[in-house]
Amino acid sequence: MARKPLTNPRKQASQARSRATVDVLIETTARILVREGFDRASTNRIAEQAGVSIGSLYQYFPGKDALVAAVIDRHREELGKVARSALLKASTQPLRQGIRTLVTAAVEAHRIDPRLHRVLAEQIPRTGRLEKVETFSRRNYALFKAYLERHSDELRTVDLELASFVCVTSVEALTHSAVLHNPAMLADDAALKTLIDETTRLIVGYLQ
Amino acid sequence: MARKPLTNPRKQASQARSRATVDVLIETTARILVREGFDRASTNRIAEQAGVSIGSLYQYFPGKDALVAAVIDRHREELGKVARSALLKASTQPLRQGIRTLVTAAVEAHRIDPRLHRVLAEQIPRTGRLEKVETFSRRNYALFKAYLERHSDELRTVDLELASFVCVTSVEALTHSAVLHNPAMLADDAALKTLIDETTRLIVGYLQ
DNA sequence: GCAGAATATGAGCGATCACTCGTGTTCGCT
DNA sequence: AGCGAACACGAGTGATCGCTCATATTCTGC
Repeated sequence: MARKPLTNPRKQASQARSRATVDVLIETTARILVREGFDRASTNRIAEQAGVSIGSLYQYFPGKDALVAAVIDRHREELGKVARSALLKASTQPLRQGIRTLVTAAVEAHRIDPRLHRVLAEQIPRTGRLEKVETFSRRNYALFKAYLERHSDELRTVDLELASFVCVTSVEALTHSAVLHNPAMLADDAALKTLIDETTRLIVGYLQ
Repeated sequence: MARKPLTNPRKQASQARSRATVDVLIETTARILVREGFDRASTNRIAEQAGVSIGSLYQYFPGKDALVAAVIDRHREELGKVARSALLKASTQPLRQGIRTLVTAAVEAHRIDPRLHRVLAEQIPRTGRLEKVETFSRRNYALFKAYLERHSDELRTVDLELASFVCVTSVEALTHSAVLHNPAMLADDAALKTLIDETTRLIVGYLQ
């Protein structure tokens, strides 16, 4: 009847009531991802556990992928805050100390919601509309490269583009792996300090 | 009727005919994973494309996971060969040269079947019986640690366990990311050499 | 208080999934 | 040649999936 898309591109929430519906759907999706895994996170189950009808779910999200993407975006927003504040702090510090600040922030960021982070990293198929995970890393390269440019007088002569790739990839892998697969490395403050010390040494040694 | 498990734990292939069936199933699974992705790799589709009945598939594999696990194992076997031969070569070389050998091998290993490697890394949910992916990395830590022990006179005083974690995780992440997300880094011999140079510098600088 | 827009509902459809089992075919062995 | 074991077959079952749409309820502006 109406020529407006009946169910397809989905409408945007405008009233307070519908915004609450959207929120509870995203939150429930995150909870199910953590508690039951990606496979069991069907739209029917999400709607049921959210206390929202399946019809309402499809009023705001075109499908499961969109729900998961919303969860990812929300999680990234958190990580982004930590990253931005660390970069701000590091920019006024000498290189060695700045790198340590950034490494510490990387560990912190991975500890925000480790169980969700793990699911996003290990169970979400990076395919279709979910493959933009990579663009997030690109932005990190760019931000770190800008940091290096501002401290280029403290570095050996390097290709900053390449150096950013090496540093960001290594730190991300080390913190990610430590948090998710080697919990012993964060068991106490001493272990945590050792991890940060070693990672900082790796990066500073490479850059200078 | 028979008290032997009728269809459950599945039998092992003994005749040449059935071994061929198993082989074509694994091969087809790998092909579908690469060409259509993990989601579309259903047991029905695998059997159909392999030219094997769905019943035969279930005679040898308890389910989709087992098929995928077999593909992973086969791929790992290939990687393992490269790793072993590189470690053998490196063990008789001085540290800087040995590390370079190992880094080169890491890049080589990632280039064996990059499309399959990508699918295994990005689309396979590491859950259930598929989570043993990590034990593979553990073995790499151990092998590299043994290498470091044999060259400990060339190193600064370090915790070899921790150093192995740092080195293996970094090199793996750098080569993985370069091969899968930054193809420009392997476009020509010069770029490839640069990547290997930088990675080697990172590791050697850290160890000495 | 009322009209129309926004929001919410859920039974149910068609597709696909993993997997079974009764039956037919081929093999190894004597 | 003949027998039992190994192997292969595929229609069919029940569960679950993503998703639709006709209908009901609630909100907003006047």
